[in-house]
Amino acid sequence: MVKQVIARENYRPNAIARSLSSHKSHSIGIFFTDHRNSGLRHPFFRDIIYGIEKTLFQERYDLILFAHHWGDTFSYAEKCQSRQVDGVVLMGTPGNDPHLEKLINSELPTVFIDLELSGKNTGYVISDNVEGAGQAVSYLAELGHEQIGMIMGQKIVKPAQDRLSGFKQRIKELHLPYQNEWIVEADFSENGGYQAMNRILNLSGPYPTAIFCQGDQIAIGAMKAIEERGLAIPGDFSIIGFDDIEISSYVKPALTTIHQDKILMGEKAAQLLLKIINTGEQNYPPVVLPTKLTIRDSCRRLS
Amino acid sequence: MVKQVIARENYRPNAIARSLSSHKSHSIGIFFTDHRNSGLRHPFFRDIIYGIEKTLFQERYDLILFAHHWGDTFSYAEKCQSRQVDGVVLMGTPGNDPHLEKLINSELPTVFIDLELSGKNTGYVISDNVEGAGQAVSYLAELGHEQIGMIMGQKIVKPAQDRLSGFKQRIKELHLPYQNEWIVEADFSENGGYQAMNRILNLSGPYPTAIFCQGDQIAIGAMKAIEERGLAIPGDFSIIGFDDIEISSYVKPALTTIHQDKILMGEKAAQLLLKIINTGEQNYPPVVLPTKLTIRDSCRRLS
DNA sequence: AGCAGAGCTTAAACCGCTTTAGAAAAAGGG
DNA sequence: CCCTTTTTCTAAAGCGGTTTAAGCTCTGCT
Repeated sequence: MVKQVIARENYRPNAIARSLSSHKSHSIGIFFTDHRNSGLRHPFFRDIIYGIEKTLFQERYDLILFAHHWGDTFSYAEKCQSRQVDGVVLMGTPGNDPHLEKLINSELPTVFIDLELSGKNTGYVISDNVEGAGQAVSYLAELGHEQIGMIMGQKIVKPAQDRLSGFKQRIKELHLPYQNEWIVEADFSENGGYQAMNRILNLSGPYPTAIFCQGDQIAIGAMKAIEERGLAIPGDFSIIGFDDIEISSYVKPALTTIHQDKILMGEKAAQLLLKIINTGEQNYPPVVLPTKLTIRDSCRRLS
Repeated sequence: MVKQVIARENYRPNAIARSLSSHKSHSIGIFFTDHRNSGLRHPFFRDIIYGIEKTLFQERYDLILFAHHWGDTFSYAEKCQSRQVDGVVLMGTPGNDPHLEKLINSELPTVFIDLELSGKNTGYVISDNVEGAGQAVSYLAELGHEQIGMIMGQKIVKPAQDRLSGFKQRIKELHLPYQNEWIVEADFSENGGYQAMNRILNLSGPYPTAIFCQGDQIAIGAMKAIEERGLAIPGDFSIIGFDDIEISSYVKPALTTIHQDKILMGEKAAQLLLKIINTGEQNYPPVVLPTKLTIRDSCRRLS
């Protein structure tokens, strides 16, 4: 009877008050530590967040983007507790972040992306970067390339490590020559790729005929460096990237790359988080997603 | 004395409890009604949101992305009241959205983007679309073009209307011929531009030599249609876009376009919102940002 | 008919902080 | 030195819900 009156008066419960007493907010937090540079514009993270957004919005969860700064004394966990989010997904954070420990030790449902961390109520999703790098090498080998170079991302992050080991491994399996100076490190950006490629171009010895770039942004920067020298792609260099970000298909020549299903990663992350929230289990197997070779125009067959 | 103990124990106030009693949350809400399609990936909105993010994070505000669905009975205002956000910015919403009224009638500090709405504690930021369209026409005219066509976005949205009137106005000022069938409507997407351009190409009469596209996505779609017919840009058609989204500079030929400073729009929106929140004034003049002609390779001089 | 147990309402306690009120202490004035 | 005014500190009263506890009515059973 009381309830009926309430229903008529089209009453809207106050989410804040509800959170305070129930300790649930029906909202989930997102940390991604790239605000300073590109924030939501980051070509990789923005797709992932879209996947998260899509999935979580279907379940009527609101998303909280936390204003996280580097020097902050508040840890991730504290921020989350403060706003009482039901769960959190974290990406773009280096594994050595000191704040991470509190998070994995807390009960708070947490999903990491591209970060192999485990703890209570914690899971992670990542692409099969080892196999992905292998696909790149194999494809290049099929095209007849034997001298394959690589521009890495920062070695600190897990995907860069995995792509490196996948690369080495496949090179060995195929009995291709492995040349140390053909492997250079950069950061995951156009400028990083540009500079790294120039370092390769300044090498005295023979050039590799193909270059595997650990990220599409790197690849695009590298292409720019190559073109600036008056060299052609794929005429003089075959370039293969990783990620398959939006611009890769617009660039000329269109970039051949190892596709990561970023939106799916976001969806999987959200689903995993929901599962952690709803079931009280302890162990959540990592979800690792397959990559897919996407052939466009930046690699050529050696005759 | 009590305070000192509190400080030592590194105590973290609970934001939820604080919000409940103080009616402030130090968070601001964002609505943008494009989830179904591209969400955070939208090439225009993502830059705006980045600007908002950057500015608001500096002030330690957290951002809440609201899970808004079309059929929702909850209005924007109700969602905001429920989470007790201190303010809200809204974009990508058609002006005829019935939920809008409650928002502008509420006391809630609100900033609209690309939407000329006014009410209590309300402001908006928009680019000077009229002048922007004029810049496009003038540039084309300088290059010797007299037959200028236009692919519009949806007429419902304010920017499309403004760009249309700016276009017409400048055409008239320059005494250029105005041909009705050279103006076609599309939606603001690549596919929209592709289809619209095909409609133009199917015209029997003489073609325009240049086409002003009301959005870069439209322009890119149009370019695709043109190339599919075996025609060249800018050889057969000069194309000029609007927005200057990320891919426009990667596409070949690189797209000449009217640049909108999207990040600045976000920053201005955030600043305006902060101002509304902090000062209790009533009237906030709209902030309208200048556009800038950005010349790249998709327009040629007629000889 | 008497009473234990199940089912429903209704009332009170609580979540953790802000804010208001009220009491106590300090200060000022006659 | 006592009384009033100002300042300071402490205690209580919300904020708007959820949850626990208590109070009642209604069967069912001996």
